[in-house]
Amino acid sequence: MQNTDTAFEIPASQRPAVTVDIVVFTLQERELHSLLIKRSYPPFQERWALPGGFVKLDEPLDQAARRELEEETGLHDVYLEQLYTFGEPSRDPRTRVISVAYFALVRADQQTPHTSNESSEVRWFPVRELPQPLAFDHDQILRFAVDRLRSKLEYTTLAFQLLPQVFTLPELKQTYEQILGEQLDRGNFYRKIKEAALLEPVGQVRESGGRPAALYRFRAERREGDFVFRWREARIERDR
Amino acid sequence: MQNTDTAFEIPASQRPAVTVDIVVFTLQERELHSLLIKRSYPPFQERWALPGGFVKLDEPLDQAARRELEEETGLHDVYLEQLYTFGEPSRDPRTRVISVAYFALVRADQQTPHTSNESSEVRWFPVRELPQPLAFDHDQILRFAVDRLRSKLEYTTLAFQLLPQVFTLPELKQTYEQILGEQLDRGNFYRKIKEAALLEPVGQVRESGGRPAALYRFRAERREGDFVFRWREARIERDR
DNA sequence: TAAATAGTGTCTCTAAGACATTATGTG
DNA sequence: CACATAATGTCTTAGAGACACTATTTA
Repeated sequence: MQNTDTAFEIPASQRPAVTVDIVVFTLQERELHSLLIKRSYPPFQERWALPGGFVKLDEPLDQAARRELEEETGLHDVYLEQLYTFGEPSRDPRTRVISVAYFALVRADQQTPHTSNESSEVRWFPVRELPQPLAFDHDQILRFAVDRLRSKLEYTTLAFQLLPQVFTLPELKQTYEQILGEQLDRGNFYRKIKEAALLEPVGQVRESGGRPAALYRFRAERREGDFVFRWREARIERDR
Repeated sequence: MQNTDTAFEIPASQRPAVTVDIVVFTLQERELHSLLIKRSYPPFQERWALPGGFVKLDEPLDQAARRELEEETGLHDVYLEQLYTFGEPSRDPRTRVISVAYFALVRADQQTPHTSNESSEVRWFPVRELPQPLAFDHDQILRFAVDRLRSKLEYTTLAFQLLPQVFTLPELKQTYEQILGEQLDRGNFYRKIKEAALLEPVGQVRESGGRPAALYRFRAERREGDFVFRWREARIERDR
């Protein structure tokens, strides 16, 4: 319940500010990368931070995330999902700021991010070698996002959002391995993928030094987020 | 990134309000119940709603949830977990309100909720027979919470939070069945529970019309949230 | 001893994991 | 042919599910 009208007499100056922050993932040179922005202004001037910004008064949260992402980096049409809301009173030294964090997935082959006037630099960083510390509590948010991505990879088709339209099975396997940070058995992986009947052969082949790999694309009707493909047993998510 | 200082020139009156809403679950007469409050004031006067209220300026979100829950219903020391943040601009007719939703679990044998001056009535409703529609978008939030509870039940020990300290295997099984809304096989369920070594016998027995059931308690060191007990295969969560 | 509920045992089948084998390209 | 990488096949084993059987109480 929210709330008696008396609660609305709280002066607006007493209201916390609300932002969205977006953790954007992509694959680059077969490694998981995340997009960061170098802050041009204090606080945390010259520190790397997640793209994000203030939610407008009559704007849905996910729309705010998309808008901020496009304004600050030029990226658009990404896969977007709400992650968690961070609200420690001290997370922003200026005033109380509550941040609704999102994570996004993009195919790196498709778009190149650009800088804006709020950021002197925009760059993809390998998740394994992030500049640290980031501004605000963005280290924590990023860790949270990586955990979530890893976890959802095991029972959804999220990985598809990181690959180009057409790809090979070895590439798919490598995507999983990169994100999970562990080696997978080729035979078992292929078997599982084929049993799920997610793929459609694209009658072509791409060379790679040895025997060429067959090309596939994901079946259109299965690209939606609600289809669940459980690719293996283990499933442990650490919340918080 | 949040943000250039210019963003802080946004007048405070342009800031959305931030609330927390809490979906509280309990078991009563072996059925899953949720706690609702009858609103005393407009909007949605006389409608049932989730407990909740405004976040104070220097108060962590989960603390706000605990405070509001105690103020409005008297419940305290509950298991609490953040659920999702709802921010559709139209969800509150008065002004923009962004609500961070939580779900809470309580043992019904322990505490009885009471009314406050903001609510004319506080009541447990069986989740299967909720009064509808609820105030605001609380129907949606509640459905979301039920889905999440169901989903997490299958790979965590959340069910423990709903049971008294000491309980029987049939009671535990019934808890799972109630929440999942499906019948489970006794033999397989017991086997799985025992293999997980979560339980400690309490050398006693409780009659129930037939053969008495043995009493157990959960092992102390495993009550923390981070221990994962995967009690069965299926694991499908619909996000959103 | 019948009814009711609690608790254990067993069989089958699926699927995950480990690993061997075959296939198809290049120099 | 040697080498590299792609793709398939096979064996074992753990565990989920179905279901039968045994145990212990009350009426």
